[in-house]
This record gives sequence, C-alpha cells and structure tokens, in this order.
Amino acid sequence: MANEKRMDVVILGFLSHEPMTGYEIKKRIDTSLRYFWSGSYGSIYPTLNMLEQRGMVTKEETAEGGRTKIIYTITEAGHEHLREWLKAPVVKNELHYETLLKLFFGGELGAEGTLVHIQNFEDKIKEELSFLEMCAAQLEGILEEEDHKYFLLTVNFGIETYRAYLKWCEEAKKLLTEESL
Amino acid sequence: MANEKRMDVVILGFLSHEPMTGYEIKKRIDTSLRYFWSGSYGSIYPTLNMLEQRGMVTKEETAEGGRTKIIYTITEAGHEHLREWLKAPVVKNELHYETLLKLFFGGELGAEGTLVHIQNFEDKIKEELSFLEMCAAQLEGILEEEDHKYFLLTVNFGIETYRAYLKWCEEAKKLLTEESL
DNA sequence: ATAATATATATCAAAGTGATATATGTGCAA
DNA sequence: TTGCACATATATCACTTTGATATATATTAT
Repeated sequence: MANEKRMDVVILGFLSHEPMTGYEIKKRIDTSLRYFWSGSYGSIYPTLNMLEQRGMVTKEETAEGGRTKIIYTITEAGHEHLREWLKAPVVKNELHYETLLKLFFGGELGAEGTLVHIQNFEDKIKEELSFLEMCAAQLEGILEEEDHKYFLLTVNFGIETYRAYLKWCEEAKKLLTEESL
Repeated sequence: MANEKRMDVVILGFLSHEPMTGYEIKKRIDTSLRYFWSGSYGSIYPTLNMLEQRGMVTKEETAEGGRTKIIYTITEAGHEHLREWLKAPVVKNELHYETLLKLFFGGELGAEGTLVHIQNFEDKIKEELSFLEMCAAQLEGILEEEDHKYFLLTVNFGIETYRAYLKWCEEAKKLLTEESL
C-alpha cells in the first residue's frame, strides 16, 4: 500500500540541502513544492520519528532563542536512501483537477455556469503564472549554484503548462459561447 | 474533513447519463476521467450505499444474464445534489507529479540520472497524447450531442497541456546537457 | 475441456488529510 | 506597557481514501 506522498524522501531531500525543523520542512513544502506536491504535519512528524529510528536522520534539541525546537540532520544512510529513490523509476504522476470534473459533467449545469468555472480557473492561473515567472527570473540570476538548475526546471514546467492552460481557456470559452450548429 | 475525491458527485454524474452498476462506474472513472480524476472500489461501493440511504439513488437487483448485479438509478434529489455541487466554486486543483519531485532533488542524483526521468516522462506523454488526439477526433464528429461538447473540453485540456509538457522536455534536456558556464 | 480474462460486489490494513490543541516568541499599535 | 495578532514549533486524532485481496460467476480463447 501507500507511502504515496513519499514523505520520507521529501524530508530527506530538504535535509540534504541543510539541517532544519519539521516546521521548516512544512514551510518549504508549501512554498517550493506547492505546484506539484503537498504534505501535512500529521505526516511530517511521524515520518521524522520513523527516520530517526531507522538511523536516516539524527535529532538535536536546542533551546537557543528561547523556544525549544528539534533540528534534524541527514545521515549517510539517509543520503543513500534518498539516492536509491532518486534512481528508481517514477511510479505515478497524477492530476487531480476539480475544475475538469465540473466541466466533464457540465451538461447538467449548462454553458453559462460552466463558463464561470473556466473564468475562475483562468484568473487563478494568471496570478500563479506571474509568480512563477518572477521565480524563474530570480533563479536564472543564480544558476552558478548547481541545485538552482534543478529548481528552475520545475519552475519552467509550471510556466509552460500554465501558458497552455491559458491558451485552452480561450478555446474553451469560444467553444461554449459559439452558436451550436 | 475530506470527501476530497467527491465520489458522491462522480457517481451521481455518471448516473445522470444512464443507470449502471458500481463496476461500470469504476470502468468509466478509469477511462473517461483517468487524466484528471481517480477512484477505487473501496470508495465506490460504500458511497453507493450512502447515496441510497439518503434517497439520491435507487437500486435494482437483477439476475438477467445469469450473474446478479445491482443497477443504480439517480433520483430527482440526486440530480439536485449534483447541480448544487456543479454550481459551487471549485475547492481544489492539485497536481501530484513524482517526476517533478525527483527533478527538484535532482542535484543529489546528477544530470545523467535526471535525464533518464525526463526521457521516460516524454515517452509516456507522447503515447498518451496520441490517444487523446484520437479521442478528440472522434468527439468532434459527434458534437450534435450536447454532452460531447463538455467531454471534448476536458480532452482538449489534456492535449494542450501534453503538448506543453513535450515542449518543456526539450528545454529541460537542453538545460541539463549544455556545458555549465 | 480448461485456462485466462471480464464482470461484479465487498472488505480491510495502512497511510494521508485537515483540524485542532497547546505553548512560546516577536512585532507593533493604542 | 500591555495586550493583541501572528509566527514558530510539536503533536495527535477522526475521518477518508487507497491498493490489495477475497469471493464468485460468465465469457472468450486455445
């Protein structure tokens, strides 16, 4: 079964960049990975404990700056586990778009209502595309750092697909607006 | 919480086209919706029972053709529930691509290994694009039927995005192959 | 004949989600 | 200066969903 969200390798991946807390890992998932991945606290903390038990990370409790926190560091065994997963073939790529589901059953709602969903989708994508284009511009300025090349790859993926989404929005609106022949 | 996969409305949506069994619903999810939605038996059968208890579908057990099966039919209350959901704004659109996750942490694997993932992705997308283009051609021939317009919309979405994916694959391969400056 | 595949329903352990609880630190405005 | 909102930080839980498995019969191919 499962281990579908691969929280183990997501955590090891971030820890391979630098040591950090579970809270920081959550923040990075919600910023760097948000366009193609997600994860919740209910998954992060139990997985961190599991990884520590298996010797893939070590934990260090500190009280610096007042609040106690647990900083996790990846071990060589952790690096090895991450590399194994990275080498293995991709198991699943999945799109889960409620907008398309509403469109598929749009006959029950009619063209007018369906056009609203397309417009909302278009508005949101335009916003996110602007943000991704900003990210790409920034990353292109700091490509000497090897890792940034890989981050840029995922950002460019978002940009290309969002542009395609916008092109589709135009077609879709046309198809639903034109007189039925 | 949850009800994230909206099995209730997926079932009602298909039953709004015609009465069918749970098994048939599963087949349609895996064919018509496969590019943007999914669902398992462990979700379909319990939801069908729930919908029957709430009066949104009626069941009819038949033994025609030998094997017993349960054919479900949508009720007016079911149509109403489906329309309510169709009118409501979209809650979530989510992409979940393991390929991008492997790319993001590609620094740990290196360019060579990462290029393999991009090539596998490209090969798979090319195959699926051909299939979607066939679907579109078929649907365009039978657009008098109102529902087909909506099906075509979702197929066109797949075609546009897959073409963008292929364009991105070329760029990505170039970025990883070129001499680092 | 018989093996493989398709039809058909049902259940379950494992995993993930979103919410909530708890507590402390920080910035800032009244 | 105090008190409020927000950010940091960890942890847990009810509820869903998944993927697998079990069971049984019908159909198709060899």
